[in-house]
Amino acid sequence: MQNQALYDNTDPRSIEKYAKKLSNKCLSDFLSKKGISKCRKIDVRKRKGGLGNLIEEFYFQYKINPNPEPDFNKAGVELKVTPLKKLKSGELRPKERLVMGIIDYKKIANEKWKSSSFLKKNSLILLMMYLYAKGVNFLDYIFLIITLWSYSKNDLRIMKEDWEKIRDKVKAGKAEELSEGDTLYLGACTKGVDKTSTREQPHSSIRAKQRAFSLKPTYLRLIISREKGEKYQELTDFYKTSFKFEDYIIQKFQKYLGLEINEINKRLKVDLNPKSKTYAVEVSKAILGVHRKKQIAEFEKANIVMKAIRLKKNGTPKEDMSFPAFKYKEIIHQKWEDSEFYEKISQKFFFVVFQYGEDKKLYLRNVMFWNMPNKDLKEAKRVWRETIKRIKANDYKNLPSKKFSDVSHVRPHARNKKDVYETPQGGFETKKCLWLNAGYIKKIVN
DNA sequence: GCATGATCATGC
DNA sequence: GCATGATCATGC
Repeated sequence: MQNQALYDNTDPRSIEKYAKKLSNKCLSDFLSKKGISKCRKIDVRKRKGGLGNLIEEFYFQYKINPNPEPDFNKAGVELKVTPLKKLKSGELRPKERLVMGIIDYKKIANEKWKSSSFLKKNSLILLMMYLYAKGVNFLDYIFLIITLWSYSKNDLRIMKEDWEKIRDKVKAGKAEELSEGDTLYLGACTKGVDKTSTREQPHSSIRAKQRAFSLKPTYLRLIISREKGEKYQELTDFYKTSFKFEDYIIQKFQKYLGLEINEINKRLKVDLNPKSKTYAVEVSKAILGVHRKKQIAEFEKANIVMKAIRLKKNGTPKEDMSFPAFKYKEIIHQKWEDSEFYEKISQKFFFVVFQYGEDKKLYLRNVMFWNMPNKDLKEAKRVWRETIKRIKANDYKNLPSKKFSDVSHVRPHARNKKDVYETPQGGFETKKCLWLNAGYIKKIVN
């Protein structure tokens, strides 16, 4: 079926070698004039995964099959064509999550991880990442990263946990409750022609949203920057235990609950500087055995953000929670789902909660993982919308305050008053951002 | 004690 | 030099 003259379809390395001939090139470099005009007529907007299909058909020259087997069956290699974007800094980032195939609810309910159809299809991936650019024809996208990818043993441990969590929900007849926030590396993202696509599930009469396995952009990001590994530190001790990931983390903090922060520092013998502005975060990392300057690899891949919260005696956080400043000229054109604020607040949080005691010293109170519930995301969206409305109305004195919402508000976030961004009206305003209200955080952590 | 305005510290 | 996370200051 596959073209033997081009590559050996039983050998992953041979397939990869042939694929790499597309490095820094685009598909139209390899097509005949006739082929190009044929492809140009295809409307990719109507054909999701269009470029991937064309790569299969015209570059690897085999017929597409939606089989449960990998694309290059004899070599066990699955082809994935996925976009990158370039940041203003020049850094490359995944543009979107990597979708790995529809979850068959009826099938997965009776599967085991080791023999799962997911593993069978996706153990070895030929990742072909191209640079997306607006207005560029998809035949002219340049491929920048082409690599064979298989998961590390440690990653598979966490993916197994994710996969089982998804399966168990389906088994319990609750496929309609699946959510991407449930899991760490392997997500169950909605998938279909529109958001209303549903399918049957085995142990319930309720039709559930159609979903597919996916890898988060943050996970893919680490594939891209493999060479920068020294920035990250894996929680190596976790893999020697049989804990679930979140349970392991929570359990690590257990024996320090109620202790004063300097006492924790002393017991850990890490000698952290109590005057540092990031002292609480550093101590929290030290509890997990992570160096203060390193990032927790698993948190990065799973897109979990650790926040150290200091509560006052009465249980209210000392501070509201800030997010990156928005640009007045950009926010007014953004969609909620693409906005930076949405991206940040829809992450999974790991709260390490400290509280001041009567003696004014700081004590470790509690830790918790948390995802913002949908109804609060909706409320945050309301604030975000109102912000845009008032920017458009040139009404910078009345951006949404705490009176407007219990969840979120707008406030300055700048180096000083002169630190400004241009407005759509051509003026300048002090940089501002959306904040989560301390009162809202209080409700969550208590 | 809170809301709002203003600014600091750190890392890249 | 700037973005980002974190914190301080003021007035009611």
